[in-house]
Amino acid sequence: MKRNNKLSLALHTLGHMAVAPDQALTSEVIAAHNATNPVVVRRVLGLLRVRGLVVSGKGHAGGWRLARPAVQITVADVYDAIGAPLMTVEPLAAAQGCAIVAALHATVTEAATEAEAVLRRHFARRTIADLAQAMADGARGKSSAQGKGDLHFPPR
Amino acid sequence: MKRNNKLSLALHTLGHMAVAPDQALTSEVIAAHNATNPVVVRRVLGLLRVRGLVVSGKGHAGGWRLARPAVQITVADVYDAIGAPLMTVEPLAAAQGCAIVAALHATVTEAATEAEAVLRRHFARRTIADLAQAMADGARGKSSAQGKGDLHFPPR
DNA sequence: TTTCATGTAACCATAATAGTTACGTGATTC
DNA sequence: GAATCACGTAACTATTATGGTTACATGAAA
Repeated sequence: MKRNNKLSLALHTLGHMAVAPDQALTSEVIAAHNATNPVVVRRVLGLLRVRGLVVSGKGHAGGWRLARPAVQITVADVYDAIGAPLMTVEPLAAAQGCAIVAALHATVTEAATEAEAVLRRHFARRTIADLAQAMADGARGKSSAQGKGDLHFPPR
Repeated sequence: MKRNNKLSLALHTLGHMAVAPDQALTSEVIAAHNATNPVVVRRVLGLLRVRGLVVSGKGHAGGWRLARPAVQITVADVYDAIGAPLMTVEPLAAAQGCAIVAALHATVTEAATEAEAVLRRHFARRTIADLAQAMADGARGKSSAQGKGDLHFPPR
């Protein structure tokens, strides 16, 4: 996972968990499936754990699994847990007293705020179960799965 | 300008140009006003020039100025010229044949596409003249300008 | 012809992100 | 209860995107 996103790793993994909710997945397996490192997986899933989306267990039957039914976990939940809003404008503190900068900031903030809202609204309507469903559908039909290992959000 | 955005530099500068359209601004002056380097200014404004938003001149009376009236330049024009869309999801090429990744990608792309559209719609409604107007307004009233030198879009 | 300002290439600095190594802790199995 | 397994976390390294800097060529005006 080079220059990619925690969000895609998280959603991808939760999607797989939803397919087989009873089976715990180890960081190592997940990492291999995502061409990344177990520690990175733990870091990302750790963010989901504190939000109560997944649970982890140590020892022999250890690993990660969903904390509740996939239907009850929305993409927005995951998005929020990751905590890396795609669309926020944070003004830096140091004032400069330039009215243009203020106007500029107002305009951009307003636009970004609404765009972010639209994004979250979409995400709130999708659950992890929907992703798993797509997997089932794909397995049946011709499977238009030409996806790749990661999604890529623009460099910030 | 550390860890900031070309967009804010561009909009800020065009805003000032709109206030005094007949006066050419040199890269050096602009850079000083933005706590950055003249070369950086040229790089950014160069993007606007190829889109016909500004013109530049060499020599003694040289510098940068708007290529057309500020009312005819929207924030969206600038946003497009900068070419760093805030909201795009580009799938990496390497397929992995995982249906979940495909579903994931579809969901995120759909959401991001609409959010981006909302963003551009906002930007298309604002012109550089509006920013300059804010400056005029600010000069009169108490000027709620507490802005700062730059805006900051999230790290990508 | 001198000076000023852009145009551009090339390189350096910084910071954000991911990848790695290492080791501690608790749970399970033998 | 000893061995093993898997997470939890700290600390460090690697990579990469972005800006900053230097240097110099080009062209326009005084």
